Amino acid sequence: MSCMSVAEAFKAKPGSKTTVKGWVRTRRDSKAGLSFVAITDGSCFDTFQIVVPADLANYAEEVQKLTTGCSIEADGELVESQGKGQSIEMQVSAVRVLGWVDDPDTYPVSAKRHTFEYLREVAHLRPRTNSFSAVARVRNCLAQAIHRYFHENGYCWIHTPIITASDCEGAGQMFRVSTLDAANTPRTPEGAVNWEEDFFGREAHLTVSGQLNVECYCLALSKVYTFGPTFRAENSNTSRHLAEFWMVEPEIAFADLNDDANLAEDFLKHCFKTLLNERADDMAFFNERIDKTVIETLEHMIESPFERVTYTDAVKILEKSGKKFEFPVAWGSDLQSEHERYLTEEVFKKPVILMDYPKDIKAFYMRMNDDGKTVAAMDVLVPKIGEIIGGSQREERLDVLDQRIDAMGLPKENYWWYRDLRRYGTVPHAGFGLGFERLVQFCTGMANIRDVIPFPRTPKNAEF
RNA sequence: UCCCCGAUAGCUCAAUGGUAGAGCGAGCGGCUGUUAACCGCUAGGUUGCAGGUUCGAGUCCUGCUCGGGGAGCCA
Repeated sequence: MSCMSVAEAFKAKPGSKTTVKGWVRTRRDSKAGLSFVAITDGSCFDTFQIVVPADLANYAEEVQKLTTGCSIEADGELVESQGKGQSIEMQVSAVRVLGWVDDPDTYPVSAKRHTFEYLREVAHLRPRTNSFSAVARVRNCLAQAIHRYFHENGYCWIHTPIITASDCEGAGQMFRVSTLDAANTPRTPEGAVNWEEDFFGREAHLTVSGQLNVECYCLALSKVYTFGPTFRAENSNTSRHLAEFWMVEPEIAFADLNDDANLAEDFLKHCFKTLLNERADDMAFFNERIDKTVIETLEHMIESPFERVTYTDAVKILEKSGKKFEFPVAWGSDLQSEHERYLTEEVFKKPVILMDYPKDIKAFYMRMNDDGKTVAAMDVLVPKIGEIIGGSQREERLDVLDQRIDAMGLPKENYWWYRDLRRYGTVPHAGFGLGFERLVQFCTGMANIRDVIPFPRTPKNAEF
């Protein structure tokens, strides 16, 4: 006998004989001589109703003892439903129980409402809930959409390293990678830890960005991107930060900041369109139960051109707004969350691309503008999340790059291979970084970033 | 890391310093082509951990752990 996923069964013709497999969500017995069992296998949002007749040999002993979470497989015929609530269901001829639930009273994800905070403590079982299976499918859909977008537009996916031997970007705290015995580290004559005896013969860390590496491939393959895990050891405790997260970083050669902004806008719109098109069931759930405006918001994003404003103009807008902010606005200091949200949520009511930031608040590799005061950086701001993308045109002129490295007191020798890119056939190029979880957050309306990644890594939490 | 809030039944929450309760979930029974079904009954607790104040602490105080909201940092 054939076998179907729940998603396939919903689309199949009545009369098909098949087998479905999944986990019990609910069971309702009827004295009419049957039980209704709703099962899910994660292939789509909806549960599938199977109708089990009481004359099955294992009805009293097994079927009537099924509780939420039990795994079963059922043979039968797909029929049009006699009840309301579903168009198709299965008339069952045999049920086999694959796995029981030890103690239904303490089953952690019983068929009732649970808080997200609680479900985080049972991260191994939360994918069995409506919300987390929906998040998993949306996350997958967006990841596939991202790869498809770049693939169809001629980009090459570059696998940049997870372990890096030098803190090239200087972006935040890094996790150390070491095989030394922590209780008995080798020492130099001066008493410092002797990293030369470590695995790589030098200090090594988990990557905070694949950007510098991907630039090497950009200046050979022209259109490239990375999409992989990234690590920050910052002690950040917010609903928008993870110690381990996934980042998308495209890099384009022969391109300036405007090309970069165009790419960011087109890319985001493609992701939103794909999601609404391919996961309508899950998005209907998020729109109904998590955030009543998500679908409307995404549709609005797809239709409207993103607003482009220079940092300098944004500061003027904020100063003239008359709005009282907790932190004052001043040219030269970075915009606060409240400023960014005011711009995107109240002034423009759509995504805003802020461009040309003061050089002193941005990284060394960002291209110096002709005014000598600003660099060709951009941030894409969206309502609720704030900054979802950060990018820049990279400094392709070696002399200017060296000046910036010196001015910021960075060790030039560490950047020897990065500087080589400017010595041998340099070209204007640009790129950006997108926090993948923030994209999932924005698209689902989920309030906490810990609920859009299967096993969140945050300070004091790596249980699963 | 800073500020604020919280931790009581499997889960969500009640309980003037004075015998710890409800809803949901679970078990049993009833009813029903049912839909987060419905109705009845039953079980379920060293009140996060360690101290302290008090005749008496879930409640007040101190420390710790963990969780939440906000901020910083950022993606």
